[in-house]
Amino acid sequence: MNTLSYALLGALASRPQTGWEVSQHMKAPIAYMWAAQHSQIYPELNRLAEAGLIEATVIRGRGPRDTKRYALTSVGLLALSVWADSPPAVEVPKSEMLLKVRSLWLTSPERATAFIAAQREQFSVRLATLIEERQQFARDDLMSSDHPEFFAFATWQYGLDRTRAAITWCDWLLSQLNDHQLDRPTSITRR
Amino acid sequence: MNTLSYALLGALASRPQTGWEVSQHMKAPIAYMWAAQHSQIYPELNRLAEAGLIEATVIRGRGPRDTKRYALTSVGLLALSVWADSPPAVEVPKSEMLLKVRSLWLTSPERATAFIAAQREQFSVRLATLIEERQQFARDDLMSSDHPEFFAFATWQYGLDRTRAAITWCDWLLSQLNDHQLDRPTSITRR
DNA sequence: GCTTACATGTAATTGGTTACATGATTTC
DNA sequence: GAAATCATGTAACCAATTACATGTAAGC
Repeated sequence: MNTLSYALLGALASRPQTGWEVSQHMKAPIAYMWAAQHSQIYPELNRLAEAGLIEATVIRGRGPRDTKRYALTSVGLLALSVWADSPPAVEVPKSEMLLKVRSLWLTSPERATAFIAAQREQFSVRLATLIEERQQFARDDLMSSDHPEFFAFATWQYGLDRTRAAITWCDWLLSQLNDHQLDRPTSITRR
Repeated sequence: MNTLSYALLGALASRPQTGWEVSQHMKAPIAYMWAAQHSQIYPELNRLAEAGLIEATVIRGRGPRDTKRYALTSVGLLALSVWADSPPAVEVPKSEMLLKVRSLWLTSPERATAFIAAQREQFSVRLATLIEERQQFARDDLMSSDHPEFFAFATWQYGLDRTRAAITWCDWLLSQLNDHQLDRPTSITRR
């Protein structure tokens, strides 16, 4: 059982879905927690079904093949809930952006500024999409901690917070770069 | 040329290092931008040396084998600077923690609270380590945007901001869970 | 004398991406 | 009639982790 397996179980726990539906969600860049391609998802779903954690009901699909709608079995639900509150492995972040930022001193201040400005733009587009997605969640007063929506909302909130923090960081860095470009030697502002 | 290659070039750009030194930094969980194991690093360094992007000077090491100290060549420096300010690929975040949070409704509110509290503790330990690392950077007034330290400091700041945002999120979620546990139905606080 | 740190490498396996393949139905 | 969407699958390749292997020097 790898992490992808649990990502799939977690997706099917909210409602039964076809492999196609799951793969559409998992390639979307927003509201993400885990990403995967369909070429990874379909074989994995077959393995989970073989292991008895999920069950497929074949429905007549619009595609060339029959469509399989998967649902969690009781075994799968148990496996998911046991996994869910065990402590997660320490995350090993890999950020190509930060890697590039570290080497930005090799280019001109103008190009560095353009780089960060472009990143800021990307983050703000994502912020807008996230704010739109807010409507997916039920009215506040209907949510409580034993409701699936509650924790889905919490993960959405996490994404929002991080995106806002990223934008603030971009603005800070842009102002620092601007100060230096103007040839006014100033000390770095602590926040 | 994969991303790891540029991570290695970026590390060697600040100062020449042995494979061992680079691998020590890249397995550390703090101040990270990219992580890798030594088993991935050593072969990659050999490939970069063969391609002429870095150069090794063999020094007598303390280990059973000779130690190789790698430094960027002018070709390697150019390759790094060209790569550095080209737009990075959109990040595909994978968070086992968020994946687990989404399925926390399957457990009791008490266990969910314990889970988040443990995460908060992890983040605050990381915050403490980050704050200690602040001293690695030169005095503020010595840094400007053409100095390697300046952008290294910026990546450190990014890590700090994200960690603080994570702690704030944990506190918010804990307070939400607490409200619901006390059986006082309240609406979710927007922030 | 035992453990830890230094120091580099290979092999086997798992995880993940990109490309190939197929074909019906719906929309323009 | 052309293009996009639905829908599932395999194959080849690249990236990353875990385990195997070796051996010296320093500190306890």
